[in-house]
Amino acid sequence: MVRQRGYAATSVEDICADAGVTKGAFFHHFASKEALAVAAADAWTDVAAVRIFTLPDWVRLSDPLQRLIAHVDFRLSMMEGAAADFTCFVGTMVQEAYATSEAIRTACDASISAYCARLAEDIAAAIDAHPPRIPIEPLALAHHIQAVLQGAFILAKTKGEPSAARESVQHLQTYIALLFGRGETNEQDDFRQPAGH
Amino acid sequence: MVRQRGYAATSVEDICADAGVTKGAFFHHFASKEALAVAAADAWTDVAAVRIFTLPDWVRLSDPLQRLIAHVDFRLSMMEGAAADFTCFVGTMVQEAYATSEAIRTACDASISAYCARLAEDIAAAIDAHPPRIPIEPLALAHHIQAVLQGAFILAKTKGEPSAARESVQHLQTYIALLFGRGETNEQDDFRQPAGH
DNA sequence: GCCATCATACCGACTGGTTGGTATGTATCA
DNA sequence: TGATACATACCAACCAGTCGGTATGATGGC
Repeated sequence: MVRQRGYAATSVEDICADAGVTKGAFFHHFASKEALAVAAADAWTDVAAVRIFTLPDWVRLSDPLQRLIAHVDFRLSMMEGAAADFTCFVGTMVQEAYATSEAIRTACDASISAYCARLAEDIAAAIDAHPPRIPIEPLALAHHIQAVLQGAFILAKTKGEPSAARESVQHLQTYIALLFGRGETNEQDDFRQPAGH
Repeated sequence: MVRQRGYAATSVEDICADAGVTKGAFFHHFASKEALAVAAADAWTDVAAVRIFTLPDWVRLSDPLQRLIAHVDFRLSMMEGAAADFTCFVGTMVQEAYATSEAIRTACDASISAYCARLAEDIAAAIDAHPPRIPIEPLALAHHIQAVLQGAFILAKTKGEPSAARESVQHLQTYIALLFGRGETNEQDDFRQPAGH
């Protein structure tokens, strides 16, 4: 429901009605709407970890670069149908709550940070196994992948349809291929380093 | 205010108080809160176009690839301080309203589409002037750039601080450099210029 | 086996406050 | 004189959260 209407627009009563639970029962188990949001973000972290890093077959590929590529392929393959069905609950919620609820922001940060940290492991291993043409910071690339996905979700919501979102992820695929020197055997490495002032 | 608290959490009365206007005056000029949202998205389109495509000095660079690179540098240079000050109003609002208000979704789509179309012009010219190592669809790359920016905004909100967002945009810079085969052609070695206003 | 005690789980009516929007009155100006 | 531009008071709906009360089940003394 949050992925469809947003956090503020989803009332506790809506949630209760959908869950087949009374408001009294709800407030018996959760101190506030905010507490549910935090619990839901935590639960999302666990569910997403299983769905993305445990269940798929490709997570058992031996080559970490193949796993990384399969990971992005997998995320792309999820982008079809209604946006509310494939977008990120945590990313949606944090946009509304980051400035008003530190508890929610922290829970969403934990969720995204856990995802990026896990992804950075494979990236680090991929760098070891297949030295890229330019130096890569694993966590920074994980952040970039996360950003492309979150941004693609916004595109899908905006367009009402996921083709632009998919185009964006396809460019991410191209980037990873270029980084790890697939397709072209180009020897010069005078690429400018990302400049961080 | 929407960039800070979100659309639903921003009341008409809040907006009126901030603008020094009474509620009566507001509803004299706008039929509804939704009508204001649409008008604000339209206004955002115009303001952003001027700020990004007219005012900066680098828009008058002759080489379209230099303009494209300066563009991304410029967007990166804006990512500092509080997230509410540099994030995208339209991208924030559409996430909450895309499923509940077709009028708002359409206005936000028009804003983002106008930005991408304009960016795609420079990309198309850059492709002509500096044939890339792999085929590029101008509008698709524009979508990708837009996605990275929107995703970076989410990262900044989540982390409470924009360094991860900047890392992501720096990867976008690297991608563009790789795409256009920097070093491969006989181009000048540094077409960056200090971004500012 | 039986009852008193108590904690947990839950219900649903209610409350104080907020919200988008309206109805009505008034000042200004062409 | 009439249209425009407001201001003020107000309303019905809604919302998060509370509160008094009930059902259930575990514990323990006798």
